[in-house]
Amino acid sequence: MKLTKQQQKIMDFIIDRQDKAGMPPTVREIAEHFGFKSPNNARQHLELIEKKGCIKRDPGKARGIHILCGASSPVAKDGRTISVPLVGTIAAGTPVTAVENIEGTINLDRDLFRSNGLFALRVKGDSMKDVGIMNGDMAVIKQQASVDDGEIAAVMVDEEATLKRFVKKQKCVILKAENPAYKDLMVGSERDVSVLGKLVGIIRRMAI
Amino acid sequence: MKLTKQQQKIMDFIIDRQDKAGMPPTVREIAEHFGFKSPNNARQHLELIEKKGCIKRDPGKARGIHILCGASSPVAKDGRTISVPLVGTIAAGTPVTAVENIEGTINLDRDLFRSNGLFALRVKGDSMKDVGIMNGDMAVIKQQASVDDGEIAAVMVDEEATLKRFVKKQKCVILKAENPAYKDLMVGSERDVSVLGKLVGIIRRMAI
DNA sequence: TTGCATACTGTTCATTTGTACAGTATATTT
DNA sequence: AAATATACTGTACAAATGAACAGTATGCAA
Repeated sequence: MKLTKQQQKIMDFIIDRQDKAGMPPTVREIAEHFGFKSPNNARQHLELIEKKGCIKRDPGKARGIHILCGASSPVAKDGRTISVPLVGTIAAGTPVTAVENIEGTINLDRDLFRSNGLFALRVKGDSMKDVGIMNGDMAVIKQQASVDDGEIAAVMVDEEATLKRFVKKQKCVILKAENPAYKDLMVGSERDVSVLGKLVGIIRRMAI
Repeated sequence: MKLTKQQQKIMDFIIDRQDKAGMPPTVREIAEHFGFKSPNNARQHLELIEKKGCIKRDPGKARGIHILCGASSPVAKDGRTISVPLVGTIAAGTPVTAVENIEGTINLDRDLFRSNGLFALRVKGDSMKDVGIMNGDMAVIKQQASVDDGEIAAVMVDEEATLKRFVKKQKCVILKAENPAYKDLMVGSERDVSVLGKLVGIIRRMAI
């Protein structure tokens, strides 16, 4: 059964406290947070939430709340992370996330990267150096067919996927590198560019 | 100061319970687990462990134990990720991962970041711009008291945690910024620098 | 020896905390 | 209108819990 609005608020609070403080709140801490005059109110809510299967209470124990599911809060039901494919090079004429293109899988924090249709692209070269994107980085990309003016996009250029800033001019599109050593690329029309998606994040692991 | 054998056993138990039950044990639960006849024994151990900076107690509160260090990075239940604390600013005189410093928790891919004793530090300013570290990035740091020559370290400067390249000279240490707009910082001796750890990765989420 | 830190036992107390009992109010459903 | 679920207040109690005070014992360093 679905939680009521109030129950959901309380559930969110419990999850938040579990995440940030490392332990669930007490009945009275819940009551205090929501301004309840009686701890009993919070307790009864917990009873109902437990009946609906979202928590398990440990009778008599302090902070005896175990979170069973995250319901519709920012934390997803099936865990705290999402898996996205890591794409190395993209073979011509294949979909981005085609099996032959996938180098591996990486797990991302669900609170950080909430979108659907994400994938990671291994960055080659330093053409975007000035915006802090380095060779070897993993760029997190949200799949979409077009991007807005000024956004950084993953695009197919010369049968290879690269990151470029997407600048829309009156009659053409400029694929701008963020590094003075690289020339901008002029493209006739927006339709002539194969946009893979929009840059939403960067993951980098240093060589150790 | 290092923990004694018994203190380490108790510390391990606390970490284990935090991992498995999602909450720290009570004083009496510790005493029971180790067969102590008096809860006071466990309590005194906690006092000593706190003095050594490995936990922070919340006076008077049930299960008021916060794990600060010595913790193996908790592996999430799904086994694919590890949770590390995200530190914003570091209050003077407090351990890095003290409760009051923690801004939240982020989950990292375990295959990418395998180390123990990791934490994430919110980057302020663009002093490391030239190596692709931008304002607002989350720097993944491995806790260690010293770093090798040329490595990028998180160090305490002016009561604030910052990233700098650690260059060892014959008679001094240079904290080098990777941005021509910033001056290098000369420090008398290696012992005069408070090193928090070594940079092992960068996580960035774009503003959407 | 004399301290000192560690590692315990035993008892007691005040606070924290979960829980129970007794109500009120407001919707929604039957 | 009656029944039901939700959302609260108010009081009270017993168990859980952290903390204090008073001890004992052991190993180790000054």
